[in-house]
Amino acid sequence: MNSENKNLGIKELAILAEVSIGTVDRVLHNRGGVSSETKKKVLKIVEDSGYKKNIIASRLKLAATSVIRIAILVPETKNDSNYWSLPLQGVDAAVTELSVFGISAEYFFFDLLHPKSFGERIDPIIDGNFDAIITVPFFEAESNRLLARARKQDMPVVFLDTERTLNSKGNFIRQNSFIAGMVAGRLLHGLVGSQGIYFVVNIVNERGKQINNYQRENGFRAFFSENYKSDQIEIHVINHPMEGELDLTPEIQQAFQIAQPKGIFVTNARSYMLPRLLESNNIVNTRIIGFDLNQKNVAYLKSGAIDFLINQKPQYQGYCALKGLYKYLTEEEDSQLNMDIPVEIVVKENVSFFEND
Amino acid sequence: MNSENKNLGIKELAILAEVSIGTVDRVLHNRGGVSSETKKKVLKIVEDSGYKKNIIASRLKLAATSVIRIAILVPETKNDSNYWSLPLQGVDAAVTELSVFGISAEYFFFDLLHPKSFGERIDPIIDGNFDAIITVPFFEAESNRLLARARKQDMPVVFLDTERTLNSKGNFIRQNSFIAGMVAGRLLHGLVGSQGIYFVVNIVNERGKQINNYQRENGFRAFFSENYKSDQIEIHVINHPMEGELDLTPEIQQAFQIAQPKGIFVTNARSYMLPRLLESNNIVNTRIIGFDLNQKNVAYLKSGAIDFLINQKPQYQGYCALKGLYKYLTEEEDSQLNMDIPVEIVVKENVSFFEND
DNA sequence: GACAAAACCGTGTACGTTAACGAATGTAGT
DNA sequence: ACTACATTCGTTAACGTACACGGTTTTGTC
Repeated sequence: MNSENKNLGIKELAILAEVSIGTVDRVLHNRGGVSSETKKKVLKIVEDSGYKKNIIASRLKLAATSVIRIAILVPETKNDSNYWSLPLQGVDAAVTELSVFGISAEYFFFDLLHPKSFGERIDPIIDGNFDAIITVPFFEAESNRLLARARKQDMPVVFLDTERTLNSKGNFIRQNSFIAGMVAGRLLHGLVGSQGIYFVVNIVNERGKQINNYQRENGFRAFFSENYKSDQIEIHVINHPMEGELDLTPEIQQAFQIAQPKGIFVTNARSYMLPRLLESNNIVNTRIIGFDLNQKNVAYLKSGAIDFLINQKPQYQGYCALKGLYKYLTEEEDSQLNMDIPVEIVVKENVSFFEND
Repeated sequence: MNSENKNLGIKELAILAEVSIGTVDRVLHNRGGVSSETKKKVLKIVEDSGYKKNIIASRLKLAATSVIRIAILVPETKNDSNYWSLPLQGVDAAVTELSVFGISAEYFFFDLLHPKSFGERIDPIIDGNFDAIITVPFFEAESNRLLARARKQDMPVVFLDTERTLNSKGNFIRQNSFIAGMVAGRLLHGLVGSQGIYFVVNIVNERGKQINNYQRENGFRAFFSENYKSDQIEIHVINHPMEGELDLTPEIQQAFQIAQPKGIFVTNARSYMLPRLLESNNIVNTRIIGFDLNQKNVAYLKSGAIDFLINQKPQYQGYCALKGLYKYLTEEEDSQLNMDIPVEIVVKENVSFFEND
């Protein structure tokens, strides 16, 4: 509590400790070459004075010689409207913002359908001597391998989009899918009521359901069992392949044909497939909630065919990951390496605010 | 398009233009003392090279000698849970984040009920030679006076919370209240339906309705006339004093007593007054939507007595205002002095994400 | 054409941090 | 006592920008 208000620098510290600037610097950076006696003396002054390094000056000096390099490993995208181009946009925005501070990103891609393609990127990244890695934990074994290798080199890893328990602690910046499911439950129940029938629709590729699909469904069910258990709400699950025809069981066919209001929860970004599908099967009186603000979803939201969308803010995830890593690497501050992205509720009237973030 | 990728500095510019660093600097800052010929030559190099000043180095140099000072003029708050302490929290956060860049804030307060108290702060602020002002445009005449005085001194002014047409152009960081009203309309109609009856409740102080109350009500009505005009939806307006008893006209009494679902839209932060009021009048089957995440509102949201809250993100407004001003004052970049704060929809399940922003 | 004043422009220093370099002292081995 | 080497620490030069200072050239005046 001596003089914490005045922002003093290394020079002042040096004077107080009666040593040179170089010695203070060696202590602050643990560069060695300082007797334990002087080290202790300097550390005491550092503590007492509440010294905080001036990152401006620090980055000015460092950016010139050593740029922070971050490896980004994400699913490859065929076109720019693909979901996976969005976190990249956020990363790019952060890189632009911070480039003067000396930071850069390099991109690596893998194939969502082939874990091996992810595994093959691990070596180049680790050998590339990057300062940190941003990726996505889709494949358990491969994610564990990446994490283990990165730990050995002291490279922090930030995982986006999905949380997954791994062998050692990773950092996650993603939306809580269970809560997102609960929110979907509340919104849909508000529209459909306890008399309605509910459908959870998983539109998945050949690798089947992902963690997010499961957790969103669990959250959705949890909402009903916590709030409307006694109402005996009927919930059907439909697993629909991404390509090809919908194979409706007779039971589900029947459920769809009743007159009561029907609530449909699509557990990923493909809710835009529903309106046409419902129409061609003459299914009416339906409400739909889905994820993500892709063009088709937004178009249906605006036309009224989709009622709610939940935004995962993929750009923001990429942006936060890069900024968080920067903060960690320059200030040892890890509080921004783990984030719960808000479950953002989007309707026709407020969609314009979110379309570009 | 020559070499826009390489971030080159004044020294390189000087070499290219075959002048000294000092001359380039004089050109860049319009400090005079340069012949129009060399000025032109330097400017050409500056343009071609896509030079961008290194703010890091710039602020390092400047922060030592001249700190940017910003005046904040907001309603006085009796306690910390008051709404008006929230933008201040955001300003504080931004000041902490940027203090190393050389920025500081000084606070001035006025009384929400007395325009004169606002007017009396104008002189001290203008005479204080601040670099910019952040305030709130509650009083038209006084806001115009402040803006006119500030313009003369080239002080930018950012207004928070409310948009208002003034004699000259000001900067606004606030939520679009009309759209917020439309969103409220959609959410409430989803719960209540076209068979229901709607109430717009303005809980106001002795100065009566504010701009935001009007615009939210207009937006609410617009939602229904755009989407459900033919349904002939019934909308009652209740103007309730902040203190004292609710004076329900017989007509409204009657509307409240019918069995149909009733939707209540509270146009400001005091929706927490409704649940008790409804209960003591034996009014049932109601849905409520209001604004702001104050403690009481959040408690009712969690208990289920309030269905939706709309977040204006007051902290974020303050944060953005300060950061936007910083960017403007250091980089002449005014794109962040005007912002449409997203209309954020909050329910019980996702309220935890927003409670502290 | 001499001289002062004005116009123009290069040099140098500082901001706080970083790290290379080398000076000074100590220790060990012959 | 000499060299060889390790330990500890001070000095100094950057990073890119900002600006004061003072030096050089041009212009104006009689």
